[in-house]
Amino acid sequence: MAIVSGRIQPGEVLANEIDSSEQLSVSRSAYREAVKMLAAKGMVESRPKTGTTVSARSRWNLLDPDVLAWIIESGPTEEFLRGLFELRMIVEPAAAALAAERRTSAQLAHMRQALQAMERHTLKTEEGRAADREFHDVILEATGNDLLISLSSSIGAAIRWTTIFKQRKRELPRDPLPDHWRVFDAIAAGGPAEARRTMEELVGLALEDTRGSLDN
Amino acid sequence: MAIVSGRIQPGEVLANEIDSSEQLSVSRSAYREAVKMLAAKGMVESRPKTGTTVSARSRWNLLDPDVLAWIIESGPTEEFLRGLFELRMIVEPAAAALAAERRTSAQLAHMRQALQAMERHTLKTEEGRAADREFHDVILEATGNDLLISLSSSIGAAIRWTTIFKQRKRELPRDPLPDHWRVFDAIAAGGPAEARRTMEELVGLALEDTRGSLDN
DNA sequence: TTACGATAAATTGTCTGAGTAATAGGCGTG
DNA sequence: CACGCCTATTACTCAGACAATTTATCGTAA
Repeated sequence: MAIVSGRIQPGEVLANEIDSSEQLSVSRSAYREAVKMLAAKGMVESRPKTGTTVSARSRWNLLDPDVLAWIIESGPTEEFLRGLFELRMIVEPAAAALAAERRTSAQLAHMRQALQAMERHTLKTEEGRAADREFHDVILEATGNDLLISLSSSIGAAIRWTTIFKQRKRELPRDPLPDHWRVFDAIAAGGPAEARRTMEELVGLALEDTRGSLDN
Repeated sequence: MAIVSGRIQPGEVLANEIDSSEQLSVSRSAYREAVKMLAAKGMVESRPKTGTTVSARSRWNLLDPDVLAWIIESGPTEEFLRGLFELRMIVEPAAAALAAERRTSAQLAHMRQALQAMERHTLKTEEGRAADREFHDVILEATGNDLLISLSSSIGAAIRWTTIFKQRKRELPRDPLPDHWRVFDAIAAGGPAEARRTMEELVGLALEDTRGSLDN
C-alpha cells in the first residue's frame, strides 16, 4: 500500500531487511517471502549491496489482480479509473464479437439461464450479481481465448471493486436487463458486428452509471 | 516449466517442501521463496496439511511477462499462439487510435526519429530492432493509458519471443517500413479511424509473416 | 449404523542465528 | 586521470527448531 499509494516513490530504496522485518514485527524470512511476491509482480527489485528499490511504475504488472486491487483500495487517480474503463471498452466488445462467432449451443443455453437467474433475483441480491458475473464469464469462455479470459476477468473484478468502494450510496438508476438481453440476442443470432455494438452499448451505459456515482 | 508444460497438471499436489528442496539441492527457505513467486502469479496455492497444489489454469496470470515467457519457452500450443495474436489484433489498433487523438508533437517527433533510425539500420541489426520497439513504445506512451501500456508491452515482448524461438531460418520476406510510415502518417494527421486501420494492416501483415515461419 | 466430538498426524508457516556471495564505493597506485 | 585493489554493506543461502493449521482417524454415544 505504501508503494501503490506513492508514499514510497519509484527509485526509492526500502530499509534493509533486518530493519524492515523488525519494524513489521516479523522474522526476516517472512519479510523476504513477502518482498519476493512484490518482486514477482514487478513492483520491486532486490540486489546485494544496493538493497530493494521500488521499480518504475512502467515495470509493474498493472493487470495483476492483486496489484489492481491494491491500487483501487489505495484510492486510485481519476486518470487511472478512466484508463480502466477505456480498456474495458476496448476488450469487452471485441470479446463479445468473438463469442458470437464461436459460442456453442450449450454455452448459449448457459447464458440464457444466467440471465433468467439475474431476472429472478435482481442485482440487489448477491445471487443476482453472481448470475451477472456468470453471464459475462460464459461470454468470455465462449471466445476460446485464454489470454482474453484472463485479461477480461481481471478488469471485471477491478471494475466491481471500484463500484463496491465508491458507490454504496445511490441505487442503480436503470434496469440493466434489457441491455443484457440485447447482447444475448446478438450472440445467439445477430453475428459478431451486432454483438460488438450491443456490448459497447452495455459497457457504455454501465460506465455512465459508475461515472455518476464517482462524481462526489 | 513442469507446470506450464503440463507435466504437472492443475489439481496435482507438489511433493512437500522438505522433499522438494532436497530434490533441487537447495534449502527449504530458498524453495519456499521460489514457490511464493509462483503463488504470486496465481500458478500454485499452498495450505497447511494439504500441501502446495497447482491452480486451475484459469487462475494463472497469463499476462504476467514471466508466465508468458515460460509458456512460450515450453512450446505453446498453436491455439495459444492464435490467441496471442488475436489479442494483439484487438489491442494494438485501439491503442493506435487513441494515440492519434492524444499524441503530443514531441511524441510525434520521437516516432519519426525512431522510424528514421529503423530505416538506417534495418531490422537485421539489433539497433534497428530497438528502433522498432521504440516506435511502438512511443505509440503506447501517447495513449496515456498505463494499463494499455502494461498490457501491450507484455504482448509485444511475448510476440518477439515467439519469433526468436521459431523463426531463425527464413529472412523477413517483406519490407515492413512502408506499413510503419503509414501508421505514422495516420497518427500525425489522419485521425483515429485511419490510425486504427493502418495499424490493423501492420499487425495483420506481421501475423502473416509469423504464421509462415510457424508452419514447419 | 450413523453422527459427532476428541485426538493424532502431516504439512505449511514462522522464527532464529549463522555464514556466503556479490557489488558499489572508496582508496591508493601507476 | 585511469585503473585495479580493498572493504563494508547488503541481499542470499543454509540448517534446525518450533508453532499453527487443518485434514483424517478413531472412539463413543445416539
